[in-house]
Amino acid sequence: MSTTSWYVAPSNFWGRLSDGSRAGLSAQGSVVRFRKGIPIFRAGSSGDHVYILTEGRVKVYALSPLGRAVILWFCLPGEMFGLAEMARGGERVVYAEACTDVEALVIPRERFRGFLEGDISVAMLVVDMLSCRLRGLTDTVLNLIADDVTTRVVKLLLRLDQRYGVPLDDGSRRLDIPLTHQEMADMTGTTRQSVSSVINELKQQGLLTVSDHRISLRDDRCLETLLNTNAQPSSGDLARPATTAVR
Amino acid sequence: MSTTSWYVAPSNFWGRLSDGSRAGLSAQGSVVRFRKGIPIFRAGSSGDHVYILTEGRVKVYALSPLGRAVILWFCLPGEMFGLAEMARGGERVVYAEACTDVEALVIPRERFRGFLEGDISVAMLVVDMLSCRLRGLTDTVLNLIADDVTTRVVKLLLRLDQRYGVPLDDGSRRLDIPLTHQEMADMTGTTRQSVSSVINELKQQGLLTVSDHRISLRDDRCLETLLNTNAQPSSGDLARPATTAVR
DNA sequence: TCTGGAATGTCGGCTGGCCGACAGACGCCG
DNA sequence: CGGCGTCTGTCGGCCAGCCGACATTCCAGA
Repeated sequence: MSTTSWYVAPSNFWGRLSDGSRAGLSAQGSVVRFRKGIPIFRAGSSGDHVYILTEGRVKVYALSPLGRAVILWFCLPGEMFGLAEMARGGERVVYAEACTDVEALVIPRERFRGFLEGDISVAMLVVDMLSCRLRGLTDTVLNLIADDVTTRVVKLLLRLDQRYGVPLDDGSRRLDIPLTHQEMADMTGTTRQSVSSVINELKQQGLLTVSDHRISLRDDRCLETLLNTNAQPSSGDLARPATTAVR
Repeated sequence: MSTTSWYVAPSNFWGRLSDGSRAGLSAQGSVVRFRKGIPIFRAGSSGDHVYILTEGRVKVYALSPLGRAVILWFCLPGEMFGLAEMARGGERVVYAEACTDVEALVIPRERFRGFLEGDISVAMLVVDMLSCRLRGLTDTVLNLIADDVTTRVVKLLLRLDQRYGVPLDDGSRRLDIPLTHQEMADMTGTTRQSVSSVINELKQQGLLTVSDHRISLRDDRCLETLLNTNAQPSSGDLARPATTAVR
């Protein structure tokens, strides 16, 4: 765990920095290790640090008052987390927890901001990162509101494929992250049982296989075809026009 | 509509710029007017401009394949919209539409980025803006997954109050934005009928009144009290611990 | 090899909230 | 003043998906 990970995350913040910027940033904080399963920060704690993950995987999630978990995303090496409170500080609303042994560069919020002010290239990367994340979360919201459970799970699989998918010899793609049905449920706002049944349906249709808590997708784009098969507006309160009513 | 709006939005990007930055930014784009009801951009169009709203109100929303609308937010004077595609460009996923007559500074994405690179103070404001918006969207996601319809509507009212609420003489607060039940439904991922019934319940409990499509809240924090009254975990698949299982 | 905890498969009952339907009410415009 | 389109209130039927309750499988550790 002492050398830099061989794995390069898709939206790789750390890897896109210049050597100088990377060194400068490193000097702003300190490298901290967390054992698998350890909470890195909690909801309610003060959001006065930002984190750059150098090794391992981190789960970022929230807990509702009723104890329901909502997994927002998994942070990969090279990416940052703890950014949402960067502007104003204030209390965290989410938890971050080490899924594996983790190594992260931890920087006080104010020092990070100060550093950005002096290194425009890094600031621009942060802007890009935030803008991408905004876009992604927007998709999530649409997904939650507009889609039924089956669609949500299928879209989750497709998203996971983009992020964790590796091609296998036989043309299928393996999602290289171990997930329980409960976790998938927490990522899609549904229940373990529902995820179970959707996954099994897909399994029976031969669209995926599971081994060692990892899913492999048949790569024929079969899954995508499931998405657009059931689109037809209903017509009770008839379809609203896109324009705002003049009032 | 030719002078700057008297109204200052809560997270006021434009107003927080220095005079110099403001002038510089103005030179990057051009001021465009849109009549009430006119679409400013559509999903599917290329996201190669960003917008700074100087006058009026803009609705940012998406349409699901089934025609269901999802209103993400209303942009107020001084704020920016069209930022989600700033990093990578690509197609918009959302629509923006003028709720009132609108005046906006329209800047090509690349010129905006170029400007940011030369004016760190503006870049920092953009970072702050994005980070706040990220935080807000995160709340929305939690809201959607964890809360039932009544709670979602109540929380919507509280959010609207923060953003549009003005105190009245009698101690109540008026939400200074005209909304139909349909729009509130589209903001909370529910149906017009459900919003109707929730609003009426609240009305009957004396927690709010409506006139001219605008809602007034009794300011006793009565609404907040509704939120924490029903928190008790269920216990089928018993409450999961916050820690990841060791695997 | 045994044992216990976690993960998974599955089923039936229950219900929140969607859907369709329709009846006022409230403007707005000619 | 009359007519039309939009918005609001309300009801009953219906169903996707939640919930509880097992049984089973699959490790990891002793």
